[in-house]
Amino acid sequence: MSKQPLSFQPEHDHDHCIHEALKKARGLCAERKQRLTPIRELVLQLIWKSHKPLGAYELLPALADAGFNSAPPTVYRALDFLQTQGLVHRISSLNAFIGCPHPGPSHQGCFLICRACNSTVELESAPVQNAIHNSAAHLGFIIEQETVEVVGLCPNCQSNDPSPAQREPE
Amino acid sequence: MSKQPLSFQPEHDHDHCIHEALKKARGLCAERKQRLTPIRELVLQLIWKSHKPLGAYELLPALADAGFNSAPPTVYRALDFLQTQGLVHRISSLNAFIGCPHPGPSHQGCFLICRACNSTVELESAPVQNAIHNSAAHLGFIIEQETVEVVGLCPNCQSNDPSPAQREPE
DNA sequence: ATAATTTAAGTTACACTATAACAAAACATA
DNA sequence: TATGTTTTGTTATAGTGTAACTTAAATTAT
Ligand SMILES: [Zn+2]
Ligand SMILES: [Zn+2]
Ligand SMILES: [Zn+2]
Ligand SMILES: [Zn+2]
Repeated sequence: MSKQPLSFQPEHDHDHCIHEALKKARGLCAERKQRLTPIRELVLQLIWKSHKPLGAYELLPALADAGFNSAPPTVYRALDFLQTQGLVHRISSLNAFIGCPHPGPSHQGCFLICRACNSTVELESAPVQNAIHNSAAHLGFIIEQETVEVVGLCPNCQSNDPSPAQREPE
Repeated sequence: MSKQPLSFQPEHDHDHCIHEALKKARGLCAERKQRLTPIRELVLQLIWKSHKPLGAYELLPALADAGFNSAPPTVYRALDFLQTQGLVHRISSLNAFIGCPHPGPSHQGCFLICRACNSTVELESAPVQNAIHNSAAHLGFIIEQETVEVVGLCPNCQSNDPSPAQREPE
């Protein structure tokens, strides 16, 4: 087993993750002449509070606390923007959102989601991509968007809690 | 390009698909001593009306027409049963359900979904499975459930409508 | 600078998806 | 038939997401 990604390292320096994510976001938006407004940046920061997907409605209280409007459209607009810029991904199977650790070139992640602790890794997954592309090409299907979400147990949760079907919130 | 799956053959004998699906379902349920009740069978039949994923609420009117209760729990219960038996899959990215063309041994499909006509193919996808399993194993992640949903253009819709972002209903 | 245009945010209301909880009915077993 | 189990009926509500219109802010043009 190789070195674990940060998502599966409970003790890593997560402030660094947050800092890097915000820095990259500012850089990309500047480069693309897109406006990373205070609301958008706050939502991105909230999403990066952990490596666990967060539901849109979980973000609303923090928006209210920061003095912004906290009706659903506010957060969905921010999330739409962040998704369009590739700064955030939506996890369909959880109706939740997670920060992208390597935004920039447009890409489709392959997500490993721990059902015990919710920690989620976004893999680059070239072999997975290739396998999908080959299968699709074989049928003449033109791919526009891929969703690969794998639920299971991360290395840290296998000893603690091998029993299926529960979830620690956040 | 090889022979297309039935989902991408607009003129295939779909009555045969329906008939086979129901036959397999009856066989499997009998074998497992599970009750394929009238509601459950009707829901399965409705799902098999096409090779396109259907939302749960789209099934309710037909349940009402057939004289059954048509409140949401009715259809969700039937869908839960059918999913548990592996007769139906849920497409997370569409909040919709589709019949499984090869139920039996428990499996996870890889779905190719046409955004123009909604036709959906479930691939066996051994290479995709392998690629995912390898990536996960490399990190010591234990897989319990996989979601692979690919959206794009099927062979039939590439000439007609190559422009992104629309949908023909049902 | 000022006005016109574009973009983003505030606000209200609602649509769509899914489940909780409990009562009634149907089914299986003894 | 009596009993326990599973399924269905029913009502209500939770959770997720968007439409539509207004106001405010930022950008661009005059
Ligand atoms: Zn981190
Ligand atoms: Zn975990
Ligand atoms: Zn068919
Ligand atoms: Zn198509």
